[in-house]
Amino acid sequence: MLETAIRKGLRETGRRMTRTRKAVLALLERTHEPLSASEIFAQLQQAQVAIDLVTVYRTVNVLKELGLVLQLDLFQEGQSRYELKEGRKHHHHIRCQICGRIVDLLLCPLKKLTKLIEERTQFVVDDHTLEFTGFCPKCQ
Amino acid sequence: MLETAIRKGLRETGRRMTRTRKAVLALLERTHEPLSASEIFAQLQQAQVAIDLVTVYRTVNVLKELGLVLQLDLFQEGQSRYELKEGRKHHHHIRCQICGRIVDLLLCPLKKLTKLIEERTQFVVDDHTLEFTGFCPKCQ
DNA sequence: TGCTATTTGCAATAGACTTGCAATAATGTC
DNA sequence: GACATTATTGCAAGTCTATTGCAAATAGCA
Ligand SMILES: [Mn+2]
Ligand SMILES: [Mn+2]
Ligand SMILES: [Zn+2]
Ligand SMILES: [Zn+2]
Repeated sequence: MLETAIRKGLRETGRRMTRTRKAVLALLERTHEPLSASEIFAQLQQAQVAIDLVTVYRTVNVLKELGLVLQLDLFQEGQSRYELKEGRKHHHHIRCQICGRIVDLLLCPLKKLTKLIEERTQFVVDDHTLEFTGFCPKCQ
Repeated sequence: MLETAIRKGLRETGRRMTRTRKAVLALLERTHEPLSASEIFAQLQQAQVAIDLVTVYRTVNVLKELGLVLQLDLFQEGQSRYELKEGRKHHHHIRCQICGRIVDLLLCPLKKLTKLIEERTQFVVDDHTLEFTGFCPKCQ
């Protein structure tokens, strides 16, 4: 269970499990799209959870530091999104330019490309981002 | 020549060729890395070109609308970068996490992947971003 | 239950980018 | 080249996302 995993991470870094951290984690756990800070804030308000937007920002940053959440910056959205890492493997996304829906792409074509790039550029490749935009079935 | 191409685009949209637009274009033309607005501003100041940062923003937006410049948002940089499209073909980038150097990757592995994604998701794919980070030869 | 360090909410601040508006400058015409 | 028209510029102010300072609240533990 996730809450057990996070309790461990929090404990080990001298942090505490709080009402708001539980709420943010639970929301990310039941949501299947990456959420922005303001979306997390709005959703929790609707769920009658009292939380400040500042606390949302601080919470996702802590979860990121613990390696439980990853931050993604989709093309020209102007705000970061966050999704649970727990139990999901490396993947990418496509976002509908009309309605904003974001769908997971459970593939990554970059394992072999990395070697080619390292040869050509003499860089050591550390990470990559790959995001698509387009039109979802409903918005075509 | 680039200035001829842009004069045409400007004319056709009821716009004018100005001292500042010339300066921004010339800078982008002689620079081989994508530049942020504040970098364009700083470089032009050093080159004794009087220009306001607001004008830089407006200028890159106009050039983007004319299809002469493309905007890219590298991972967690917090600001957009702009590079000339003219004469360069579709490509991607790798940025050094230490010194910030950005190198063109003259490849794109996504022509065939697009079809696969469209089949799997029923989206129509329109565009994609792909950026790498790592460590350049000097910073390893 | 009480102690103490961490976390929270509120207000203020930072940084990228945009907008309103009067002054300035580019283009077409005489 | 001078003039009239209209786009563009610079400055100030505003927007939006995200961060920071600090006193009050609360989690973890004895
Ligand atoms: Mn995802
Ligand atoms: Mn490039
Ligand atoms: Zn990948
Ligand atoms: Zn590509």
